[in-house]
Amino acid sequence: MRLVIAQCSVDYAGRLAAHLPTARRLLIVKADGSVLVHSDGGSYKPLNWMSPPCTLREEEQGDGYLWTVTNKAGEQLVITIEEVFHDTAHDLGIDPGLQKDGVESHLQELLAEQIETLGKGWRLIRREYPTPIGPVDILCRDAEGATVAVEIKRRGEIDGVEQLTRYLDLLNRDPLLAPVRGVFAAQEIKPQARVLATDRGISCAILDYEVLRGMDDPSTRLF
Amino acid sequence: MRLVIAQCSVDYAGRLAAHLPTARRLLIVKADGSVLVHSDGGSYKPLNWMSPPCTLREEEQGDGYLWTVTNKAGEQLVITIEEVFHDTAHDLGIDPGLQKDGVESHLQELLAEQIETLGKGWRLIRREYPTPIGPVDILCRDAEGATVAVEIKRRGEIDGVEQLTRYLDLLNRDPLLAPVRGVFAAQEIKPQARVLATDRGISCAILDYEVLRGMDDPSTRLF
DNA sequence: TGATATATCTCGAGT
DNA sequence: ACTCGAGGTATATCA
Repeated sequence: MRLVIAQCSVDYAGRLAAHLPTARRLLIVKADGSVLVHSDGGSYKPLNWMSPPCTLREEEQGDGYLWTVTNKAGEQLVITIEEVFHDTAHDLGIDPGLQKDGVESHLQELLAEQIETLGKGWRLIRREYPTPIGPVDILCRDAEGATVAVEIKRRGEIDGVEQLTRYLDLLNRDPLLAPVRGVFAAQEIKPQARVLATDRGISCAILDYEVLRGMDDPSTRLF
Repeated sequence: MRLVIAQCSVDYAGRLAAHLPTARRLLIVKADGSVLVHSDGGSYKPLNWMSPPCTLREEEQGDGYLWTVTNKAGEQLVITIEEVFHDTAHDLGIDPGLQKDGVESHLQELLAEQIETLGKGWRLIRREYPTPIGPVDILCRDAEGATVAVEIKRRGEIDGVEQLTRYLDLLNRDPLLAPVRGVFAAQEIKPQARVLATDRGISCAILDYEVLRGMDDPSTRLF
């Protein structure tokens, strides 16, 4: 990894065109040839960048340098460097990578394993039940044998209710499944989403991730 | 901006939990206190980070250091540093910011100017036709004089079909306009969106930005 | 490889 | 402050 602090201007031409007027910035060149241009603020997103795979061509231009980064699609990032204040290279090796815990897929796995969280005597039909407009998170049967479609979100907003409504419309056309009712399950459900769900006869369930995980086998936990 | 190359492990606890085993990495501390953890590969997204506003507390721990970055919501990024290989600070000043060109609103302007792209004899009523639930991108009449509502997206996904459906429901209550049919126009339409649109009697149109722009470019006109 | 859903999405505009 | 929509979205998963 190479770190350069330089006075530079940047132009990107690819899926769109973008220009950065001259200023002092951090340029990162990673081992795979990718380049990031960072300012001293904003968030984690660089001002401009080129994703790998790509190649960096470096040439002198006047008192400074011209960097041209090109990828396979022909997109170009052109960095005009007027002055270099810092330039170091470091060998980092390969990163072991990130372990995450608490995302939506975990909620879905845990709830599928413990479907009776939603009601006593409920049984799982399957996770990711396929339909032409996308998979239903969980399809199951309640104690009376009626079909239930469950939509799971980390944060329950209005989009999720719309999504579940579409699935219900579709599933209810299948005589083998109909009538199908819906459950909207999330760690947190926004008031607007709850109102819309209730209005459409969809019930809401709040999921407690800690409780679901606590009931799960500790040996399968990430940490 | 401070650049540190260090052997470190990282833990994030906030909206989710994440852990990075020990490895040699780049740590960036920006002027606003935000911290980025980058490896020597991947893409522009850091392995882990804390967005501003946040505060960094630095303390010695054994032979190394313990960094604790905390934001207002109580989320924490904890970096355990075993060994520091590089540590420099640089004054960058304020960045003038990015200028973008060639984005999506052009698509609407171009299609409105060339509404016959959708069908011979079609005439524009107006762009951004106002309704109580937001403006319809384009309202026009086909060769037979029937009203058509057009929703334009760069990437046609299911949300866009939902949006157009809401407009159609509303517009069809207006006796001066009804019956109104819908056209879903995008540079690219996802299969699921196409299925839903077709199911609702909405037709789909693929827009070619280059062709639309080419037709509009005075230099390429015949007269 | 292509399609799809998620994201600690980020970022900006408008209300 | 909040919502809504777009993004050079990126990223992972699954067919």
